[in-house]
Amino acid sequence: METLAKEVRFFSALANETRLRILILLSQKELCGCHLEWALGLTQAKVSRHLKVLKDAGLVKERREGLWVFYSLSEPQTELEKDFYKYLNKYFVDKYNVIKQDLLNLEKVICKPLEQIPTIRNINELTTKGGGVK
Amino acid sequence: METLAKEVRFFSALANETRLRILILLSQKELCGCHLEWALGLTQAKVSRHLKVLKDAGLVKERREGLWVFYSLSEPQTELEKDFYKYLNKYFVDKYNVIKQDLLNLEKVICKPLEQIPTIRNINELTTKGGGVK
DNA sequence: ATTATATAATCGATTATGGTATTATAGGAA
DNA sequence: TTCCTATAATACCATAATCGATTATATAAT
Repeated sequence: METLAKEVRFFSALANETRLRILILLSQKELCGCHLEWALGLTQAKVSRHLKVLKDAGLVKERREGLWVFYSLSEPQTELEKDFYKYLNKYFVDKYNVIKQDLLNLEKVICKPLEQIPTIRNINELTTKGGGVK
Repeated sequence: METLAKEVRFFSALANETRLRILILLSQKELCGCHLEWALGLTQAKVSRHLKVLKDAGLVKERREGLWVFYSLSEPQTELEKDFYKYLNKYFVDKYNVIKQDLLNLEKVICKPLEQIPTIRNINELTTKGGGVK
C-alpha cells in the first residue's frame, strides 16, 4: 500500500463520540439497530449513518435476520485494531457516566422481544416523558 | 469528566496522514520545525498548523531554544496514548514507503547546522530540481 | 532596526454532521 | 399476486468543520 489511508480511515471512524459509544455497546454483544437506538437515545437515521462509517472502516460487520440487522465488531485486521478492541472497555466504560448509562439502557432494552422495541423516528420521540421503551 | 471529548480529540488528531507522519518523525527524536518541513517536504505553515492540532490534543510539546522551537512527543496521559506511542513504529515504519522516505530525508537534514536549513515558504520551493536541503 | 522562524488570517474546496423525509427491503396477511 | 407494516438505508437540505495554499502578522534573537 502506498499511503496511510487505511489508518486515517480507522482513526477517523473513532473520532466521534457517537461512534465510540456504538463500539462500546457492540463490544458487549451483537446488537440490532433498535437496540442501539434506545441504548444511545438517538434516532434510527443517525445510528444507521454512523454504523455505515464504522462498516466502511471495517470495524463493524452486519448480519440480517428477517426484518432486523444485527451488528457486531468485525475481526481486527491490524495490530492497531486488535489493541483497540482489547482496551475498549478498560479505557472507557469505568470512566464516563455516559457510557455507564448506555449500558444500563442496553440492559433494559435487551431483554425485550424485538417486536416490542419501536423505532425512534425523530427527536420529539426522545424528549417525551419517560424516554424509555414503552 | 462528562463526555468523550478528550478521546475524540485524540483520535481526530491521528486521523490525518501528515500528522501521523509528524508523530513518527518525532518518535525518533526531538525535532525543530525546519527539520519537519524538509523531512516531510511540506511548507512551514502547513507543518505549523498540524503541529498546533497535535499540541492541542496534548500529543506534542515544544521547547524554544533561541530562534528555533523543538517539538517532541509529550508524556502519554492515558493508557490509550501509552499504547499508541508504544506501537507507533511497529505499526507504520516498516509498512509504508512514505514513512521510510521521511526518515531518510530526516537523516539527510538532521546533520546540517540549523542555520543552513532554510524555511519552505511555498510549494514551488519543493518542486525545484533536487528538492533536498541546499 | 535586521533576520529567521512561528503563528494567524484568509479564501476556496471539500468533507462531516444533524434533522427530516423518503426509499429499499423483508415478511405477513388477505 | 397485492397490500400493509416494520426495520434499515439513503436522499435532501442546511450547517459546521476540516484542509490546503497563500499572505500577512507576531515573536525571538542579534
